[in-house]
Amino acid sequence: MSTSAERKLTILDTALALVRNTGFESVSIASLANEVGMSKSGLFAHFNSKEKMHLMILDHAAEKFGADIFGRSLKAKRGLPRLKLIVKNWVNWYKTDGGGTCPFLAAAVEYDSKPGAVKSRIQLHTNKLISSLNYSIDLCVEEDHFRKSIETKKVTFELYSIIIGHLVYLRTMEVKSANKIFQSSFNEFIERYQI
Amino acid sequence: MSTSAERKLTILDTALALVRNTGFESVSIASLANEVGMSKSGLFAHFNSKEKMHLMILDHAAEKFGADIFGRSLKAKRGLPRLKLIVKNWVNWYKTDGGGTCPFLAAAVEYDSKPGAVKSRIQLHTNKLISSLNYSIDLCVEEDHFRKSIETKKVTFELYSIIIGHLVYLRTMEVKSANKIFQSSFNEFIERYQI
DNA sequence: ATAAATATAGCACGATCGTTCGATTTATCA
DNA sequence: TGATAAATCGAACGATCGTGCTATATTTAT
Repeated sequence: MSTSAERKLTILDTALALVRNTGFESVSIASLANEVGMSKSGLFAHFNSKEKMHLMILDHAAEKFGADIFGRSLKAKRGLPRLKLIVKNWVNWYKTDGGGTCPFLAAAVEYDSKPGAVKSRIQLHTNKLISSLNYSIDLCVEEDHFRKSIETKKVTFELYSIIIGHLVYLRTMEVKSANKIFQSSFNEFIERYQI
Repeated sequence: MSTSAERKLTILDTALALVRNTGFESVSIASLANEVGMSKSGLFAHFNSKEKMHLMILDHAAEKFGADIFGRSLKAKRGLPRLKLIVKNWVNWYKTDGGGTCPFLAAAVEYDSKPGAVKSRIQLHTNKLISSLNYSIDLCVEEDHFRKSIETKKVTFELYSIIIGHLVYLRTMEVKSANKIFQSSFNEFIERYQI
């Protein structure tokens, strides 16, 4: 890899870590430059605008998130085993690499009322995320792990909801009980649709 | 009411509208002063610090949210009818008064990684919110609308999750399908625990 | 090795922010 | 009415922000 691409990767990795630990909007060009250890204008030259920087951070986050949660799940067998691994990886993401929020939930909330290119990109990635989850549930049906009669879109919604509900609970109450409630809910979720 | 208290109420109402339309952190003393139509320093004198302002906005939001969602639900009969009205009021909140996000989800996400008095207050109000929802579900059991065997804490988690999941879906995809999926999910949720 | 291209730094700008302070208007009450 | 208190304002401060410009390293290609 060229030096330039390496540098950009370093910047984006640092940016993602910063997003996960301080939220999306608080990653300024100044603060990111400081974190990476270079000058404001030097870093600025990599992106040419704050908006383009945010777009690239989002794309990078999506790539890493996809690889860590869905990519790493491929070693499990199609259907329910893989779905379980996806959820495990997802929940784990809040703890690995110094922990931190789900960057897409943070971005979605922070940019909720700010239409523009960034918000569109967030919607795009969130939709892709939900689609990936939906596909994993489709596979559960295909592999005869889930009943054929289920509406997978609604089942996807339920799973996605308890995943982000879990995140909110984690930040709001004792970690142990948040985890316990989520695990119990997730188990019942599976039982509900299992053959 | 004294003139002073009226003024403060106007300020807090404006602030809440601003929060719902632009998010929590983007409500600056300068922007709020401009919105209310007074000078920066004039408004500042009401709070003496940005942190105290944010705390008062949070308390005001909690009061209004509680009254609009839970207060207004008291006209329905205890148990399931009331729970249904609560959810209806909650979903409606995203549309009334110019719409906008749930201020507590916004605040929770934005302050996720900023420990301090504001984050503590957010946790307090979120916990109260969840407790209120939990109590409404307890009433469903008490009135023999829900089965006695359910763990109401987990059921509360599931309901809270699809409510905020609905909000994310609303911002991410077509409003119509987001509403449809949520309604279908909510109906199944009730059927699942109903006697 | 030298020329061209790229990456980075330093500096300055206008904007916005939270906060302070002193002056001034407005409300309260003896 | 006149004195006291409270509310509001205008101006200024230091910080931080995004961005542009010019100069200097550093890498790449000939």
